[in-house]
Amino acid sequence: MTLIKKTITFGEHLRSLREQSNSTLKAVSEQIGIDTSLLAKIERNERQPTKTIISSIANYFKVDEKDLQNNFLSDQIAYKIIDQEADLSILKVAEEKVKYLKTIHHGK
Amino acid sequence: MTLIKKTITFGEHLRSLREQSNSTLKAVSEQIGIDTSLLAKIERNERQPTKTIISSIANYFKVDEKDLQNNFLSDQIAYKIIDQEADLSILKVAEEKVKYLKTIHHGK
DNA sequence: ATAATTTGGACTTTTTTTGTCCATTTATTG
DNA sequence: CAATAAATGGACAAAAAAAGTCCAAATTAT
Repeated sequence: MTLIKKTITFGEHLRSLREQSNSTLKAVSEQIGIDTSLLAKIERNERQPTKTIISSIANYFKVDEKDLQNNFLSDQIAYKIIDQEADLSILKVAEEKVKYLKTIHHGK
Repeated sequence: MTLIKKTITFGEHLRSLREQSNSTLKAVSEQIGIDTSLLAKIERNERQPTKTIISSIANYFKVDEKDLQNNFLSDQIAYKIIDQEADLSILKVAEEKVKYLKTIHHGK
């Protein structure tokens, strides 16, 4: 039985991946081609990774890229709700809008 | 029985408010203190209103400000999901994250 | 047909965010 | 413990993104 650490935010997840692979920030950031400090900040959710950074990370750790992109996206949504102090019910509304926009989508 | 127009996106809602009040873009934008063209773009969802613009709008049309802010927020979320081509299931994930972040929230 | 209203695009300005550098702190290990 | 490695944090510069303006063209209403 392996020890599974609960990793909720994108940064936490990323750090967990790195720790599981026993790599240092320096090692990973060099491979990925970004500054060590930047990677550290991403792990602490102080900077948002670009799409290409997420892609490189997925590559490096051999995890599914789309999953990682989605993980990050849900982070962004969560943070937005929190700092707007909005009710969770707006997620339902957002869902309706997505459906609506997907059907209409073209002109009025 | 009053005619209710379905107004899904923030811009559509805004336009509907304005039409119901029989005001022109010029009239409203002047009151609110922004360029006519900018207001037009906001109604067409080509520009994102700032918090203060939303506030002014709510004021002008005498609608609940928080509601309007939330309406806009759900728009943003919807658009994000659409352009990332993400599955709606990530909304559930986002919800979990909000809950998680709200409980933890302070340090590790 | 004229006037009023709205749209659209090109452009500038402002704001936001990323990313870097480097000094300090914290953890590791020989 | 001392020395080395790793991680953090802040200040700043660079880049990217978004807002907002101006004005001409198109559309709609009178």
